[in-house]
Amino acid sequence: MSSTNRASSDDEFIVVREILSRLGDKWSVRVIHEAAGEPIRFTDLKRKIERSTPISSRVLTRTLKQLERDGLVTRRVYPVVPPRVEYRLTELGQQFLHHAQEIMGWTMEHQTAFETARREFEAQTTEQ
Amino acid sequence: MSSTNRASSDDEFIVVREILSRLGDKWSVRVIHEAAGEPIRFTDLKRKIERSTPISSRVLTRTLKQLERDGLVTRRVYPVVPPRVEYRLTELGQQFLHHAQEIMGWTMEHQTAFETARREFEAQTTEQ
DNA sequence: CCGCATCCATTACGATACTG
DNA sequence: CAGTATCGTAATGGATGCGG
Repeated sequence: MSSTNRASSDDEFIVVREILSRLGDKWSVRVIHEAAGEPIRFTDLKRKIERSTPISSRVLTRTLKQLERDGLVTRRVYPVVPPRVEYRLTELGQQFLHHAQEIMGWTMEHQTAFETARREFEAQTTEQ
Repeated sequence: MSSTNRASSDDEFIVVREILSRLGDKWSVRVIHEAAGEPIRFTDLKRKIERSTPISSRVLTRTLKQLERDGLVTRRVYPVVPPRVEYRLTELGQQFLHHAQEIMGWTMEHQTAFETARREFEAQTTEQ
């Protein structure tokens, strides 16, 4: 099983889990979705997201930094006044988005199943 | 078919995100993986997981409760002494596992790309 | 055997105010 | 415009001990 001289089979999973975590956190997928296509500026990105939910610049910044760190988006600074910073998806980011959309599609297909499961669970744990 | 509670397109995404969160949390995928196939008892599950990493019963219990609530695993109690409780994947859980494995596969394929991206990011943010 | 109760550490999220 | 600094709250993960 855990055969080769690859440190430990656990170490490999650290990066994997950290990438998977992007699927589960509140903003990453949304940001990646909005950053697909044309490069987009920070404030435009913020405004786009805020068409449905408020996001503080602190949180958006942090999310973008993580995505940049993981190689899913690139950040390009133009040395002009006022500042101009553009974010865009990398190839890796686009593939990630693709996978994310697949699972989201599956989840949405089975949404009623999830909701039913939850109601049943509540019913069971509530009864005396 | 209560199409009336479709309030905003955001509401739909709450359940979606909660399911996606299972991909990102520390234990869900692992538990689901170990629960695939034969039904498995609580302590056996714990021991299996602990072949690689310690997990407290509190955390395992909480993870299982969530998965049960979302309809990904079922919990069956046998009224015997000592207690016997078996967990097993539902159809939904198996599909979930399938999707999870796909993304994990993709992530592992590009693992070196992620690691490289991180090193470059560090290098950039470190330089004066 | 299968948990739950308690307590603690760490991290995510968020509102607000302020700068190059 | 594109962030950082500061503060506070909530959720998650974990160690340990008890109980049917």
